[in-house]
Amino acid sequence: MSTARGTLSADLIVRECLKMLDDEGPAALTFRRIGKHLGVDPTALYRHFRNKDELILAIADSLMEEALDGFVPGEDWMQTIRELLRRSRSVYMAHPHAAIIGTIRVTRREGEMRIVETILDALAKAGFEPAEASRLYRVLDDLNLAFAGLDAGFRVMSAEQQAKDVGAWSKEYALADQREFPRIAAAAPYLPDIEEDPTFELALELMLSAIAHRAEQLNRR
Amino acid sequence: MSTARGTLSADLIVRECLKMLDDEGPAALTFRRIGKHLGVDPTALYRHFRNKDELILAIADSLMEEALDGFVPGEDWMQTIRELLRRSRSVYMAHPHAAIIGTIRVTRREGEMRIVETILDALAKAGFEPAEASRLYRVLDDLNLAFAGLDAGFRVMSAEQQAKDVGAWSKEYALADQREFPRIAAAAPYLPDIEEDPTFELALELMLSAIAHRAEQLNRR
DNA sequence: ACCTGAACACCGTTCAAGT
DNA sequence: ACCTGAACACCGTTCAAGT
Repeated sequence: MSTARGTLSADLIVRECLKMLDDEGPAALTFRRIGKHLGVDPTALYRHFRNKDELILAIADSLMEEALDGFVPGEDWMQTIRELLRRSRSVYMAHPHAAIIGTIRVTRREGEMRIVETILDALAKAGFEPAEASRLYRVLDDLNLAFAGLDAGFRVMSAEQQAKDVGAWSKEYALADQREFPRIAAAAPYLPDIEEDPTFELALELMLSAIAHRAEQLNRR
Repeated sequence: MSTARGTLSADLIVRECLKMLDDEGPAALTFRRIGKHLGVDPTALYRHFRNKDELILAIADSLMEEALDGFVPGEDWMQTIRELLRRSRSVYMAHPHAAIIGTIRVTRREGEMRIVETILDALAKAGFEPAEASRLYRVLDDLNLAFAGLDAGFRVMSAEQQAKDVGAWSKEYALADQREFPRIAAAAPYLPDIEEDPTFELALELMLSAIAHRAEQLNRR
């Protein structure tokens, strides 16, 4: 990748950073390496981002934009929330290194704002007042970001772990002292390394059913 | 803090690192600064931790040990889970910088193992088989770590934000374009900066009620 | 207006040497 | 056995200078 004068832009930088993160992991994300990748002096990046944190926030928000791309909320509020969270999740899982870096951050940029708006709208349609909707939004958004961050971490770690020693992960649980950790020993076969998706789906459905239950009680009054 | 020959230990290092994180934030956690704080050459730390990652994992696990300290699970499985998650949460919130650094990590050390065991045991008492219990454990553990990481992030960020500009946070939501983000505008007064606790409690109760509902169905069969 | 290059004040980690 | 000190290969960021 080489860049002629005037071709550098915030969008281009973010896009290439995402590629670098995917290919080389978080260690690749230094101004010097990004500069080399773009065929540009490292300090040229400062024209587009005040500092590295700003760059990371921009990368994080670009993931949210990607999750929203082409999404049209439907009539069914549960389905809207479910699909939005699934979309976010799959973008994060596709860019686990970026997810780890950006997930915990509140970007307060366009992408995040649009997601907040969409969830709040779905909750309003479920019959919740703004105050209650705000609290439920926080629950859902935290659940979403949270699982993304954790599962991305598991994904990255298990990838590295697997490269070194296949199965080491579950082995460690299996080898847990039977007397000290009897429940872990019994559950060892079911505590697998990479089965994050069913856990997320279960958490999502549990949460949605609890919220739907609350909405019913509310609308009955 | 100065250290004579032979007084350095993994425990002591972890304890002092936690203090440094609390007082000075994550930027303080460099071998050079830790060494200075302990009155010891930075490279002396390598005798106790293979690298910085090992040190971070040890700090993360020490938080879990602290959360478990003195905890005795009772008969009521819901109450056991509730209290364990609240304990973890309050330790994380007391050390938000450490929580941010360590939360996403699976330490696979003593503290973590004991927490896994306790939750699995509570779920077994609720009547779940090991396979189902494992999945529910993952949901609960993720929920716990997840909220801790996020809320610690909010806490740290809002502290810094407040130092700069009190109220900037909620203002930004309030200033959101009414036409583009009508739901956010309506919810602005209810999207406050530091009210993480009610959100966590709500998430916890929603999840526990959904799990209890599942247990009832199961035990009825 | 946009990019460069040198410079500053840092990092983690290794390894031979000291006590 | 435990700690030190120099060295290596990096960092983010600033700022004056170039085109």
